Amino acid sequence: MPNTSASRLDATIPRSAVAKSAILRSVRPEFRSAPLRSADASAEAGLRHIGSLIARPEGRAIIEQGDPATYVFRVIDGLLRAVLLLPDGRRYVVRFMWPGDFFGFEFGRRHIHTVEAIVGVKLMRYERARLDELMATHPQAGYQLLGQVNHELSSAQDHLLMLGRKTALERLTSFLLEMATHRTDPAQIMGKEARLPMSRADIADYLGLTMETVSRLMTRLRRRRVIALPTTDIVVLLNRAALVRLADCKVKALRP
Amino acid sequence: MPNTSASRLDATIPRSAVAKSAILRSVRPEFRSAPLRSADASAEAGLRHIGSLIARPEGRAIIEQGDPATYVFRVIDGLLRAVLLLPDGRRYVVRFMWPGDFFGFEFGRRHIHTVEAIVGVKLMRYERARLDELMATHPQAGYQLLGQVNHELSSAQDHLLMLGRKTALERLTSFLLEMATHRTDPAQIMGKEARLPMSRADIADYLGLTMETVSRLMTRLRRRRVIALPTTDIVVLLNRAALVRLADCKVKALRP
DNA sequence: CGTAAGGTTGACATTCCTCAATCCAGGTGG
DNA sequence: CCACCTGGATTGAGGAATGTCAACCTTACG
Repeated sequence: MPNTSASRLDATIPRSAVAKSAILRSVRPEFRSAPLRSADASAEAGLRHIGSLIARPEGRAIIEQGDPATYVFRVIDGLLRAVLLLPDGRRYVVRFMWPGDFFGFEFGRRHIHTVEAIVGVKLMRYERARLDELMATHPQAGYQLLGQVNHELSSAQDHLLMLGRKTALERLTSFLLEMATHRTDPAQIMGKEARLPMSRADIADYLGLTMETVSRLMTRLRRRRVIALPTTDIVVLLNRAALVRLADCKVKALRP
Repeated sequence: MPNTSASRLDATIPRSAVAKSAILRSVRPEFRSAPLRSADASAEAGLRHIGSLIARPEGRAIIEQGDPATYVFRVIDGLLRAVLLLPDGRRYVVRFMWPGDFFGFEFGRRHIHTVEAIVGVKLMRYERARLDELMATHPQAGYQLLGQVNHELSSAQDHLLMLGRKTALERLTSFLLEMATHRTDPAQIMGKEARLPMSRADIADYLGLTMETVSRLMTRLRRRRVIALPTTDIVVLLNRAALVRLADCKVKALRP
């Protein structure tokens, strides 16, 4: 789903910093804000100086809820999840972080999510204090960040609509189409298949469903030849039109 | 819906620009970012010059989805809702805007929500272009705005957790406690009662429920003497402790 | 009074969740 | 190489929470 309006040069990291749901965009394409251009050259250079590259293995927590917000991170490689927990253990996955995404920027002094590596990751880590300095010296950088946060906000609001008003099937199909926008195998034509490196539980917690419901719906889609599942973590979109139709709110389709 | 109880506020806008849910805060109090200070004096003065005061009657749309994002607004008096619509008519209320709240700031060129006045409102309207100028000349202003947007983001993410993982009763009790943090009658001790100037349908669309469910739960809470409902739009919190307990995820309490 | 609009209540349907059994792929040790 | 184990994923049966549809009530207002 190419952003015709926005395929502007996106400097170092190929993936848009803020991954947008193709589906949510398709609901009202003309209303989406343009993806961020990366910060201007000098700010970008500045960033490079104040950051350091770190690697973390699968399963490791990068940030814990309540940690002092000392660092801001940018994903170079891998995949992470941001998690909120309720006292009784219910879990909600706020977002997944893909290469190019920033995370850990908190206006307050403490992190509000736990962030865990879903696979082994490489990250750039920036000191928050230095970032503030950078913003003071390069006002552009602050503006870029504002755009980033604003985009994340509208993304979260789309997700609110989804959780508040969409059925399980609509949520899952939206999710699959969103995942298909991420680069998978470079040899593959993007959008033809989706990689799901996260567990079914992660998907469920992201969509406000249970693992079992996700699993059942996957099976249903498979039986109807809308998708194929060569492995549990690869989804081939056999019938994209059907997926789009289902995601775009035709509620009653595709009965068991 | 009677306009009579609509908050009558003084010009200085005492309410925090970003109203936070007491409950959501109570889930993890130490993680919340501090409420925003209002912009520094010069930026504030700058704001005053580039804005104009407007009034709109109950029911009027201030912004329509897809409108060019020419203006940014700040609520002086009254109450509004930001709405997202699905093609088939399902509706979701993203947020309510109370006195002091900003809205309509879009990083993109078009508004992504429809915003409607729930009661008659007074607004300050700022030209987006002028606001950008202001941010250039007063970098502080940009920083303030960043904080504002960031706060809205974490608010939206809390709401995601709620829609994704909380029961209907938990959502409603959270909502009531949130509403009780808003100034109502100045003579009243704040927090003892909540005004609900919005309709049951608005509440339902905000909480991802149906009108009927909201209504039934209200009745249940009333029967259990947790709240009283002298009128449909005034909720007296008879037993705040119980409300907090219910909101904080004791799922099985208070059966019909 | 009478009407209209929002709110409440009830009966019933449906979706999704819960709990539990089973499957399957990948790793491990014999 | 194969049996075994393990953890995630799938499937099934049954139930609870919430939605749907429709009737009824309440209030505001002409």
